[in-house]
Amino acid sequence: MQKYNPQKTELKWQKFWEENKIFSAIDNSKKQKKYILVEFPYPSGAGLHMGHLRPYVAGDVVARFNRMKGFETLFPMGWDAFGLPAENYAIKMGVHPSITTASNIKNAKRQIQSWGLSFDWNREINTTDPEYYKWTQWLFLQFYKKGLAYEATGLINWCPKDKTGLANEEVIDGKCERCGTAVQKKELRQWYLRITAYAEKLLEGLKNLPEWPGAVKLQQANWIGKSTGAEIKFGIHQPSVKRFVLLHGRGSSPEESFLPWLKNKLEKLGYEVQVPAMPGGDEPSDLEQVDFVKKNCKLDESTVILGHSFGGIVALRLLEQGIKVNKVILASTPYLGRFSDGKARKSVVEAIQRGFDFKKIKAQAQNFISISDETDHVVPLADGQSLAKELNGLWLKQVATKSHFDGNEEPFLLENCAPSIKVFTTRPDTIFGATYMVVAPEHPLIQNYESRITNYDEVKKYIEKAKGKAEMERTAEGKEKTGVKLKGLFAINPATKEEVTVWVADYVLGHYGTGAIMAVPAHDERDFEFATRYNLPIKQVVYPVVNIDEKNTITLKTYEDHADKYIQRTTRGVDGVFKQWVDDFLKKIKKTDKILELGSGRGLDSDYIESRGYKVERTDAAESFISYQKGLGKEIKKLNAFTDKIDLNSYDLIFANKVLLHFNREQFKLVVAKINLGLRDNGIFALSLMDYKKATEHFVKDPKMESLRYFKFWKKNEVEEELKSLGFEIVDYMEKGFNDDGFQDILFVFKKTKSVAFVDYGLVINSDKFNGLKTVEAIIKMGEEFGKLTVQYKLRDWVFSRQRYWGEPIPLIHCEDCGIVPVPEKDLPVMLPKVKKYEPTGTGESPLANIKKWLKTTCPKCKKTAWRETNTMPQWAGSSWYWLRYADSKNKQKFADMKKLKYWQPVDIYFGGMEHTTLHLLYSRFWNLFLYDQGLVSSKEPYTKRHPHGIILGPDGEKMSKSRGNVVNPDEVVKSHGADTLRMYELFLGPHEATVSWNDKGVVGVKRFLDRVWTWVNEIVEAPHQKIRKSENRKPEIKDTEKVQRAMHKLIKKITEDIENFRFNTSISAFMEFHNEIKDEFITLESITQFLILLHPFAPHISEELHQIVGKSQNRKIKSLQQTSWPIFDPALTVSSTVEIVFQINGKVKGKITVPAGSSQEVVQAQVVVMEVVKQALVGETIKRVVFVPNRLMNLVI
RNA sequence: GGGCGAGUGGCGAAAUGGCAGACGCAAUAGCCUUAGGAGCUAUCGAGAGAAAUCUUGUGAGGGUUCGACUCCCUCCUCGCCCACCA
Repeated sequence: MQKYNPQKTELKWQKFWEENKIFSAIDNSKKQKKYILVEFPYPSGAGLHMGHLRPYVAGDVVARFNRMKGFETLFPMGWDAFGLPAENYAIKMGVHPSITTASNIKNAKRQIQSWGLSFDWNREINTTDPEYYKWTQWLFLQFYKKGLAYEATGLINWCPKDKTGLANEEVIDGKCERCGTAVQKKELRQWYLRITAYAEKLLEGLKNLPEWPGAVKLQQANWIGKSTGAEIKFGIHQPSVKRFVLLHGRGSSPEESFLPWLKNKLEKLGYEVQVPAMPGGDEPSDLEQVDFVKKNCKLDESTVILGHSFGGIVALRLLEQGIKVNKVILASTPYLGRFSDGKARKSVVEAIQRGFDFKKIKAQAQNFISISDETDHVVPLADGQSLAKELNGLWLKQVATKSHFDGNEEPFLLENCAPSIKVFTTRPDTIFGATYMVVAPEHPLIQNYESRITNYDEVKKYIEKAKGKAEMERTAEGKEKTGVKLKGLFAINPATKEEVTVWVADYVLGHYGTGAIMAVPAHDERDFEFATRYNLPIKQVVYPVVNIDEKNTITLKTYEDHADKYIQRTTRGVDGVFKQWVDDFLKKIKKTDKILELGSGRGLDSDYIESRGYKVERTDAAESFISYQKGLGKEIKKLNAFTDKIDLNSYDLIFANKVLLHFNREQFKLVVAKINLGLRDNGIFALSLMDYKKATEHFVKDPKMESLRYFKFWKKNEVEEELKSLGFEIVDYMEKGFNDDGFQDILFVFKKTKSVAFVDYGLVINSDKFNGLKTVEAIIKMGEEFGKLTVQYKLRDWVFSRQRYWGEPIPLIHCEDCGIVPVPEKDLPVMLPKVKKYEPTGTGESPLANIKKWLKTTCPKCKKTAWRETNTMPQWAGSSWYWLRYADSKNKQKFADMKKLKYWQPVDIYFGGMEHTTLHLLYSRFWNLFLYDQGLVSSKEPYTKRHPHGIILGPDGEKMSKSRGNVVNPDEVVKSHGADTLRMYELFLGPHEATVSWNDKGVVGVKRFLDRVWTWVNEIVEAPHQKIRKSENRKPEIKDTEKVQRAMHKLIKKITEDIENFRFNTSISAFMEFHNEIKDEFITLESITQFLILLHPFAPHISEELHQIVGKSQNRKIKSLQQTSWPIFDPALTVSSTVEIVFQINGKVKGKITVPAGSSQEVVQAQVVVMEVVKQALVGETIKRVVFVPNRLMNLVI
């Protein structure tokens, strides 16, 4: 027998597989396909590590298994080779990244091959290969052409060390994901991919991925962060404007186009609105109309005139005649006398030809706005522009709802009459409580209203400071909210019509929602904190009611279901224990104090307190709160009704009686919150509670008390914590012994330390006609009334440019005349130029900007000199479509052929790390969905099944890192024990998805197992020529023993099912168990072969070698085990012929008997009852019940 | 603060309603050996006992069940992800 030499055999078989092309997948094969994918690595200088090994080995087991199951199996590999390390190395050493990349790839490939992974290297790809990135660029252009790639200047995450912009997803805890440097905000011109356009599709698509782990789907859903609510506009208060005069156009009337709508809107905002029905019909005279308006309308310096079309001419005439107004808005007003549709309009031309005294007109109003419709079929844009110029006013272009601003609703005109701040809220039901507004520092409003904001310098300073803060600082936990009031600026709450102040504060984020909020301090924790700090008004508009939750269901359901079972509490007198602690407690309060008892109508406690000379008021003396008969929701309602009528602030002490502790957590919170909302700041109240621990025992004996199970039994620390969260602090605490009933009474004295916002659902109050609505209903009703219901996503657009060298150049050209022009397909790829210096400029420009020769090009459209885009793509670009390329990696005409895509797509199983959930996995779904919409790929979702893996920690249980010195190098394990041992031990460590730590000592266990298998097989094969063997039984046999047969089928079943369920760790155990069990049995060489087939996916080399040894002994021609087929098990043989049956008495194990498998209950019972232990136990008892589980157990209940 | 997941020997872990600790590591004893970082045999949760055996035991408490590591409720601890998202 030769010694097992893994290093030698492994090299031999790796060579064999390669030479015989064992792993090549055939496109469009007749066989059914399986596409097994593992995330391709970044080939770093350090080589591949354990983190790579884990998914790769798992993928390899599954791939080899599927090949043997007869599937055409695609298991490809490639290199995600763009990225910073190669570039940083280039900066340091001056070596071109492509050189380092190539040598790193060579090394990584050597490693992978040494692990015996069955990748199809014919399909190898490399993202930095121009043949590959040509298509990355081409795909980018598809996004660009559909308007999903756009350029914008914005505040982006900037890593000062890597000197590049980062995507939102690349910022972890305010630090650069790659280098850990604190991320800054920087204003830069960037390319974005409009992933937000796919937010809903990406979210919806998750529903069609039943084979994805719930955690992954949930994380993506949370990242997309859909929330429903309403967009509501808060008008900006215009102190100098009181009324509007709306002048209709030629041939129109106050009842036409947008006028009725606008009138209504403005009146709702509290303005006076006049819409004169001017005479003249289709051929009006401007002068006649001016006279009419003068006579019928009030015009003064607090009036704004909006003139639509011809009405604009009338407006100007009014001013010309000396009428002073606040502001004039002209919408689609003709001026030049020629019309877009070429039609003649006599009266209009006549009026214009009279000319205007613009000098005089300008003096009559402070502001002029001229608004043009970009789609106007009557008045050309030039008219509006010229008017604005003559009037020295503002010219605004907009697409009207209907051409010539003739729509029934023209929001843009409204916005100019009454400018507003748009907010997004999930709680429109609390709008009556919106007592101020906050805009983010980035909000454009601030700049737009520079002239109105009287403390602009202060505001500006605050904004600068906020910008300078790293994201980390700005969002740091426990950080106090700061802000500055925008003095001189007020907004109008559309519900209350009240003026509210407007603030700028960095607790409002510029990039979420509309960048502005309505602040409802009474019902939002953040607003509450801010309002408290700056002394802003707090108005309660939600009433805490017990039985309404988010889903509008009644919390007390279970409770009420069992209400009829509730027992009446027995009357009992004031016991000694109670007396004692009340006496103790009363020493602390004065006889003159006002005391209120909430809760018990029976008044046990208050009776006693009164008897000691105190005056106690009761909630309701006539009716008992502790009547459990009718359900408990009632009591809370009663309690709330009572506390509504009285001023809780006027009491010095409030007892909230025992009844409170019967409620579950939510109800308890609400009751206390209710008290809290009314309590004065330094009030005290006492809460007497019972600990039911002992009481339960008492009740257990009495079946009538069963319903107590539904009570919440409070513990002291629970109450303490609960009250703390509601803003109370324990002042005193008294606990007494158990009373006769087994109850323990506890007295708590709390002091209110702070008020808190009530953020839960309830009933609407203080909100006019909405009062009494459930908040869930009010959200819809009030959202529709004051704004419109909308959806918001947390997901932000993907910053898709990097200011670095080593990435795919963005294939666009900037031309002075033609703007941005895509590089024509025939000119792709845009190759990365050779440079001398890779150093990023640090100014936000890519190093490519310094290469003048490359930069300068000609415009593909007009052939004039133009400049290339200098930004490169992020590392995620290449991996966003790579699995598609594997299907057709050598295609020169297309990124992939549709027929091949149809055959291979989608990926059946995708192995990878959890850390890519919101990065690569989301990005690539986005690309795939987009390409699907373009008809470029065949499958809507790219991956049918995703299987994430846990990380491998070092032997010390810490994350492997060079600095900790706990890195286990897989190559060294290969060197010392061989790849098969490495693979099997890695799988053996624990469940694939669990975090495990590598134990250096444990490896030998697997090595020993493989050694034993080696010896076992060799001894049997060589037995006829060998004298000394481990066991006399070790020789080739004609027939397996029954034990072997059954063990073999059990093993086939176990291994097959384990691979299908990714439970590799228990597979390894099963092999060991099998070997331990049958190593000294008679076994045939056929069975040994079968064992080797099963072992093959896990330990491919040793299994091939032993298979060859067995084959040679039989003079069989050997082939690779990959070409054999996976065995099928006989279910009948997977169980042993005899089984041990455990017998129990009342669930306690008394012993076991051995019976033939499948024995009936009668047979087993007959044997069990005669057992000595059973006989003894049965003396004087009868068997009440027999539980029999075939082949397993018998339980006698006596 | 929110979400998700996990707690089982000295260690990695198995068992997902039916004998808790399979399998492996470490440890202990013995055999073999010039030797052992090789191999083989046996023991190996804790407590009691010479032993058979008994008791107890899966983070804590409670519940459901003939029977609970497993299901339900409450809590504690740890890990991961997100985090001023209106």
